[in-house]
Amino acid sequence: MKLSEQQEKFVHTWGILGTNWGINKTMAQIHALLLISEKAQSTEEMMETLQISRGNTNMNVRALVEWGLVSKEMISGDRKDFYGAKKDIWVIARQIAKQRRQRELEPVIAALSEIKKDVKNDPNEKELFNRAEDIEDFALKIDSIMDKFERSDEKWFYKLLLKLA
Amino acid sequence: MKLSEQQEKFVHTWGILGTNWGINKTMAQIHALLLISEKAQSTEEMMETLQISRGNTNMNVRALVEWGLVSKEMISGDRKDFYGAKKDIWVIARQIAKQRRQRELEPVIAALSEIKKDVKNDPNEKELFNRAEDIEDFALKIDSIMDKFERSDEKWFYKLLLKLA
DNA sequence: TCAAACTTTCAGAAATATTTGAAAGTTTAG
DNA sequence: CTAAACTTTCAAATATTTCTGAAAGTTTGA
Repeated sequence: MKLSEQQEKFVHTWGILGTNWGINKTMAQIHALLLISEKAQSTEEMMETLQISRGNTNMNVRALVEWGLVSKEMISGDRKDFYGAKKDIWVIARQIAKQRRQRELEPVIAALSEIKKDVKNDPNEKELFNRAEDIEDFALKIDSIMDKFERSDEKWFYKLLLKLA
Repeated sequence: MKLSEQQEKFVHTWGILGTNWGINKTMAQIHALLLISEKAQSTEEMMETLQISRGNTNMNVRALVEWGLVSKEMISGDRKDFYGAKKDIWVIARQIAKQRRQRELEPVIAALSEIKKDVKNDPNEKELFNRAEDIEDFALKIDSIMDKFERSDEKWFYKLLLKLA
């Protein structure tokens, strides 16, 4: 797929922003490409469009599938695998929230809980205990909010916005 | 400052978690160290405790100060600069939210707004326009929530949690 | 069963990000 | 003013992450 100037810009911008977010550039760009493609794309097409290697394409498409942001689609009469992005922003946001909660938040909670247990009764570790407890409490609250968000729908979110107003 | 085994673990864990979050290891470790230190620390002390170079220490302390997570403190009778972390988790969370909004969310909104403008009337760019619009709308909602959070206090957050329940 | 079509893997190469440490810059006490 | 004490800078070194591409693996249709 030959990209128009604006499409190129979208894909390129997404790559840079992804980098700021700690997501690798290729993964972000493939996602961007699939988001603005009407049809599912084959590895071959993505390699061509983004000028990246087969291995890189494969790895990052797989990561996107693991994150639940992209699905493999079968096109009858073709042996290739095609990939399409989920386009509903609420679905995308919930998937990302779910993955980040699992990968970034829950390990924090687990680590803090263990540290707290170890220093609970040590009077020399008061500061450590307090800090661990504060952060754990906060992390648990965020965890619970994300849990709600993951199970929610768009309406829930709108209601929330109104309540906040 | 010689760290106890548990303190070491906290600092080390924070470094790893920071890395997952796209924050550099040293910055996360210095922050962790200051969080569990009763007293403000000098560059010298931090270098010694964390076994890192002077330049690295200076750069990352400066970054933490920029993020509003650490403050320079003067200790009378000493010419050195001392640094202490803000310890209130709500203050920390609000600072981080503020910085991330500014650095990660607002550039997204700006980029999408510009792309939308460029393709508004181009019938070949329907998919791009729709995607940009959806993402921008969502990003603006998150932006507004973060704005509220930044201005809020702990009670506001508790009320929010209750409303969500 | 076979071979063409396609996907996956992974060691090494390339690109990025982080760290060091010495030199330059700044501040302060005397 | 000057020199010691301290901080900052930044080019080069190191470490980490990402990417390539060829080889190995898998699937499918005839």
